[in-house]
Amino acid sequence: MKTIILIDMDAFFASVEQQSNPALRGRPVAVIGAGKRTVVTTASYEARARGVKTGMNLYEAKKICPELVVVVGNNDKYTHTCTKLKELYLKYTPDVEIYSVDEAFLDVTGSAHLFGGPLEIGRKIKKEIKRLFGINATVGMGPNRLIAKLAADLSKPDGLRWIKREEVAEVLEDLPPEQLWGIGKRMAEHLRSLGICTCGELARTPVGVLRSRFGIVGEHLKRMAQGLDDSPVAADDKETEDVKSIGHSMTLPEDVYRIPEIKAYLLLLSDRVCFRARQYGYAGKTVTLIVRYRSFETFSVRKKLNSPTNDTHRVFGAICELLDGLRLREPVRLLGVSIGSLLRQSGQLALFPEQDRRRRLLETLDRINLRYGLRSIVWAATLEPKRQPGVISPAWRPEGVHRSL
DNA sequence: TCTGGGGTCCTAGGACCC
DNA sequence: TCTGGGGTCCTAGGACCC
Repeated sequence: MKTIILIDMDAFFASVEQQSNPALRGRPVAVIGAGKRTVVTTASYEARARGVKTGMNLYEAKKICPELVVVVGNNDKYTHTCTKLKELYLKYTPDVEIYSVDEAFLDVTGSAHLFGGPLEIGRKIKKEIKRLFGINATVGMGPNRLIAKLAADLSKPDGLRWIKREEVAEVLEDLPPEQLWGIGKRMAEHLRSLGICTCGELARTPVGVLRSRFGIVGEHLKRMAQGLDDSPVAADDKETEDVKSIGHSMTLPEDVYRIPEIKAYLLLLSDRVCFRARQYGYAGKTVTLIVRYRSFETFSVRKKLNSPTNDTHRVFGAICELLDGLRLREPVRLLGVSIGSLLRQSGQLALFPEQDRRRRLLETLDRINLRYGLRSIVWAATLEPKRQPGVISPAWRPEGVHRSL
C-alpha cells in the first residue's frame, strides 16, 4: 500500500511577494499579470477574506476591496522558490513530481519509516518551508494522489491532514463530487441531474448506469468516488518526455481587426512557440490557430502538416493559411498559436537535409537570443505590435518544457 | 473602461479505405 | 431496385486542471 504526500503552497505567488516585501504582510494583496487586460492570478488570504478571487478582473477586485494592494507577478521569483522547494522534498524521497509551480506530489511509500512516518514528514516539511521561505504550505497525505489532494484541499490554508485508507469511505460519503480532483462544475451539475449529490451516492451507482451516460469516464467516476486512483507519482524526466503540445496565446492590448496587424501578432506567437520547441528538441505536425472575438466567442482551427516542424516560418505560413480561410466577423481580442502531435528530435533540428541552411539560421538566432536576452533579435514583421510583457501562470514548472522562455 | 495563459484528455462527426 | 460495416485519421470543441 502506498503513501502519497501532496504539498500545496498557500496563495503561493502572493505569499512570496509578502515575504520579499514586508510592507505587504498582513494586507490584502493581489498578484496580477503585466498586461493592460489582466486578472487576479493569486489573492492573499487577507484579500480572499474580502471576496477577491482568482480570475477576477482588476476593476471588479478593486471595487469589492478598495484597499487591495496590486503587485505585478515576477515569474523568476516563483520558479526560483519552486526549485529550492524541490531540493527540500528530495531529502525525503527520490519520487518527487513537481505538478505545478506551487504543488508537488511525493511518494514516500519506501521512505516514510526512515523519518517517523508520513505525518512526521509532513510536519517537518511544513516547518522547513516556513523557516526557509517564510510561507505557509498545506500538506495532504493519503493512499494515492487523489486522496492526498483531497486531504490538502479539505485542510487549507496552513493545514496538515492524513486520510488513511480505512477512513477514505467515511470522508467521501457526504462529500459533493466536485470536491474531487477531476470533477468540475459541469460534471457535478450533470450528476445532480441524475440525483447524485455526494461521492457516497456516486460510489453506489451501478457502473452500467454511469457507463451508459458517460462512457469510459463513467467507470472512472465510480472509481474516484470510491477513493481509488492508481496513477503513479511521475518523476520530472518522465513527464517532460511526454509533452503533447506547445502553445502561446495573448490577449491583445486592444481589439484588432486589420489582417496585417493580426499577422504581426501571429508571427510573434509562432516564433515564441517554435523557439521553445527548438530549445527542447520538439517538432510538431499539427498547427492550431486560436481566435477570441471581442464578444469572447472563442474558436480554433487546425491543420495537419505533411512533416513535423519547429521552423517559425513554416508554422507561421500554416497559421496564415488557416487565418485566410476564416471570415472574421468581429474584432479580435485574443490570438493563440500552438503545435501538437509532437515528435522528439534527437540532436538534429531539421528533419531534411535540404533545410540545413534554414536550420543553421534558426540555431544562430536562438543562440543570440539566449545569450543576449530574449527578443534581442526578432523577425522584422513582429516589431509592429506593441509587445506585452511576459505573463505568469501557476501551471508553469520550474524546469522542462513547460518553463516559459 | 468586465472577463489571463499554459496545458491534458476525451468525444463526436465526417472522410476515407478495405 | 437501395442505402453493409469496421477501422483509422482528421478536425473542432469542451471539460478540467493550476
